[in-house]
Amino acid sequence: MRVTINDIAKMAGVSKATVSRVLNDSKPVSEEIRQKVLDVIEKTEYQPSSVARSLTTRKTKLIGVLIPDVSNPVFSKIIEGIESEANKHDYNILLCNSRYSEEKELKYLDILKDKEVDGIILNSYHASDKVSKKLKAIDKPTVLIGTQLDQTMYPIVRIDNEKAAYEAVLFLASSGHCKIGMIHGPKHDPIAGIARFKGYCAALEAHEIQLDENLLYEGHFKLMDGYEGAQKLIKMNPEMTALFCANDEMAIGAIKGLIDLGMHVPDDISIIGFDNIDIAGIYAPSLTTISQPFREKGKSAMRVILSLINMEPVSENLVHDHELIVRESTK
Amino acid sequence: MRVTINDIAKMAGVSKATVSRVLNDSKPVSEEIRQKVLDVIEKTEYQPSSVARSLTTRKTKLIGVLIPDVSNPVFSKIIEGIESEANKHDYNILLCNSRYSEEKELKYLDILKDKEVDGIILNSYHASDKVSKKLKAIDKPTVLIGTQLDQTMYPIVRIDNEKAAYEAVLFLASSGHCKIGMIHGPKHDPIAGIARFKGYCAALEAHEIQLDENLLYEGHFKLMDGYEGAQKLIKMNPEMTALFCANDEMAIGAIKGLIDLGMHVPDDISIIGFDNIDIAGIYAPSLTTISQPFREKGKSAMRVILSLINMEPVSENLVHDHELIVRESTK
DNA sequence: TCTTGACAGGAAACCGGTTTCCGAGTACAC
DNA sequence: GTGTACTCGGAAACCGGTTTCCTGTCAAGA
Repeated sequence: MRVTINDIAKMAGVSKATVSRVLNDSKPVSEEIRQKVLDVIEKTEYQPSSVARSLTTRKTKLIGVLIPDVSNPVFSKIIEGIESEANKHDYNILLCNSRYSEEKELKYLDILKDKEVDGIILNSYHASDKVSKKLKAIDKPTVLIGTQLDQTMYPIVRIDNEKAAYEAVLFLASSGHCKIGMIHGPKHDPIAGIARFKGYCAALEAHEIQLDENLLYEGHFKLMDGYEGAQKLIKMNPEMTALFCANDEMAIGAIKGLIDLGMHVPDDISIIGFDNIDIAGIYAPSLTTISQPFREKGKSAMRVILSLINMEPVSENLVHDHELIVRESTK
Repeated sequence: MRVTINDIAKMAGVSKATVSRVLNDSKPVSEEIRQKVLDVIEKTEYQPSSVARSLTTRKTKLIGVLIPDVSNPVFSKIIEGIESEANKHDYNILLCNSRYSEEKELKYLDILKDKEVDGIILNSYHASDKVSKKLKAIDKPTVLIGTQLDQTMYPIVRIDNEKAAYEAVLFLASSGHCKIGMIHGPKHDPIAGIARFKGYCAALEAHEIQLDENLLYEGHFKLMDGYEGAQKLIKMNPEMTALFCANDEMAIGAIKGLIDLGMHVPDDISIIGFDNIDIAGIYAPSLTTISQPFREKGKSAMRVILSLINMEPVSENLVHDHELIVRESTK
């Protein structure tokens, strides 16, 4: 049987209130008794039950982290950041992998309520009304990452996606490209979908390039979307000399797709991605891309959650810096 | 204030025992009363506190997953597998990222004890005595993945690393290579370190090739280890025509390192990796490698944990199949 | 010497569930 | 009509902590 606070109290000849006080330094205890209690605790290797403690304190020291896909490096880096910051402050992570399914998102929100997590970090793929409503009902400190919920008052940790995309496409245009295609994300995604597309449009406009529907392809951020999209676009537009992809995975798919058509990157066509995942730097050719600080975003989100939990004002800067990393895939 | 079982009991005019019975179907309740209780529950959107439940049932429905690095695709795929199986059975994942540090491993084991998880899935990088001892003290259902703990009686989910490495190197030797280098893992790692090296030796022996110390380089599974290792080996052994790397990351580093020296893969040298991570298939050249089913291993581990928790015999097959995937990096 | 206040520590309530134990009511057999 | 068995539901104990409230002791001040 497990050692409980009652056992310790009996063995030390004190009440369990005293044991609790020694454990938490919540009220002064004479040095003599404190030592006796500590001795017994050490001898028995007693470890208080966090479940019991949570019941009275109403705190679980658990942060629910809801993301679409753990095995996507974009999200796993965020998790890593969250974890490192959480760990520093004795919080733990309840991992919720929604697999891009709204149903699972909703189910996990129920679970998070049930588990009484102290806070929620949400990277929702389906930022739907249902999600928003459920989140409100849970009524816990919440931070969003790369997600926009309508009429929301939750802090959002993000980068300026539109500006970043603008810079990427501007770089292509400034290098002399004028037939610039884009493999963009789905329209229902306000961040990686819409915002990056807007940046693309703005950059074209800045260089007085007409937006051409034929140079657009919609993907879902998957490798094969890039592969197929690039092949389709280049067949329809042989004069296309540059391609901006809404994420690195599609960009690498695009490179592979073009190589398989016998083309050369960047000699025949320049490719630029978004996110700067690890592969981007080591792919051959290495990928020019927009780098965003995933780990830092995770840490940042966690710090905001801590502020919210402790009812402190949120001093954290929510908009992180991005950076254009020029590598071999463009010229 | 939160709605509790007491509120429901009062509103429905029954005792809280009855509410509990309706909730859990633990004892028959007349249809009339059941309906009344269910109505109240629905109206109030009552959700029982899992913390309180855990305190009495001694079950938290939490599985502690301790791994060295979430952002490494090898581990995140395992996690994905664990999650999908856990989710099916209403278990949740407490994520523990040890960052390859023994200190953090030990700290997390304390946390897992404190949190009273129902089971532990451990992928330890430092399978030390301390870890082993602490694990024993926690005394919870435990499964190891890709980890060997001395004198342990925990089930180990794994592949036959030695055989897999043997097959990889045999493939090279059978293709006519006789100067085959290896970038292996550290010696303290019984699985990815020792076992894969043994397979290499065995394959050489099968082809009566003398083991040559000069063709060996020790890395820590990082990209740069492969990069530097490959460059060093080829400079020392210009006659080397094939290189086996203990994981894909080092293999890709190796390719990059050799390309940067002006060499061609596979024309000048064949490279073979291990793990078949996503990049392996899309890298240019794509990587010949040993594929192992990470997701399946994760699922498998979770199923074993479930069996252990439910005191059922473990029927799961613990040794998974690997497969040699021949791609462009070898000839 | 008596009062007052500070302080250490114990008893008990409480958190929100589950489960045991028991009693009331009903049905059936004799 | 009485004894018996069975069903349903309530009271209360319990899980292992925290916290409030109270009591006893001792030192300082009047």
